Amino acid sequence: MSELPAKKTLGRVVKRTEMPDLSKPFSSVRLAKAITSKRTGMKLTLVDVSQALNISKPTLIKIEKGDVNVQFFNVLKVMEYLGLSFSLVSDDASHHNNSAEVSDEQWY
Amino acid sequence: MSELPAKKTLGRVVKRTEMPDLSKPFSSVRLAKAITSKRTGMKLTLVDVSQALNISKPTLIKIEKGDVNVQFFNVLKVMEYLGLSFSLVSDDASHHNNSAEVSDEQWY
DNA sequence: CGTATAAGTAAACTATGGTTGACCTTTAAT
DNA sequence: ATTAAAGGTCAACCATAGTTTACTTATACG
Repeated sequence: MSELPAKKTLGRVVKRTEMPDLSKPFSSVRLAKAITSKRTGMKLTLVDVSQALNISKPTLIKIEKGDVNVQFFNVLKVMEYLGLSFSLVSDDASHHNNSAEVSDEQWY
Repeated sequence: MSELPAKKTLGRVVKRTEMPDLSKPFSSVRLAKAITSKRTGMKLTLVDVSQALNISKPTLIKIEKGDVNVQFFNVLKVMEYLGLSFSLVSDDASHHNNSAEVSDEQWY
């Protein structure tokens, strides 16, 4: 047999990124970092994931940047695909005031 | 002190709904139920919340029905206002296959 | 019952998120 | 230094989520 022109042979080069501390309070940026970490850990490129889920690369990038102006549906699709999920937490001290919340980190 | 003419007097009539089991796996419907439960528990109407957050009533209703075709931003705004939040969970057994997941419940 | 308020739905319009395709930058391997 | 593939951005267009307004349906309570 002739030498396969090497389908592209070389293992992909997907730079691993570190998983954020999932025990810290939720923020869209932390979610974004977790998504990127999972994706790169699985050696998948942005195009791999966007094609698998039928979403565009720009949209995936928005999600991985923590942009919250995206469809909830798309966030959930990506999370499920990469093996990430939510758990619901209820702050039983319902203080819906205007002051700073318990954690003053930004989620938006 | 005189009796307050009762600004509209009657306590509002907001039917309480039950809080779902937050320990069960995430699904948009479970989130929706948690949101409705928190809102009614705080005796807030759909209009109260939609006005406070500058989102329309139809959109809030979509969220409280578990419709995932809404902006992630709007979901987060509602959750924060009502004292609900996410925590991130990573299924460390990254099996992104096509078969049924660990839980075959629908999140969409 | 009749009334008042909350919940939910529908239609037309507007705003904006998503897509496509091109393009540029960055990274890593040879 | 080249090259190849990944990451990232941009603009124009398209699809659809969101809004507004109005109407209908439910649920309390006098």
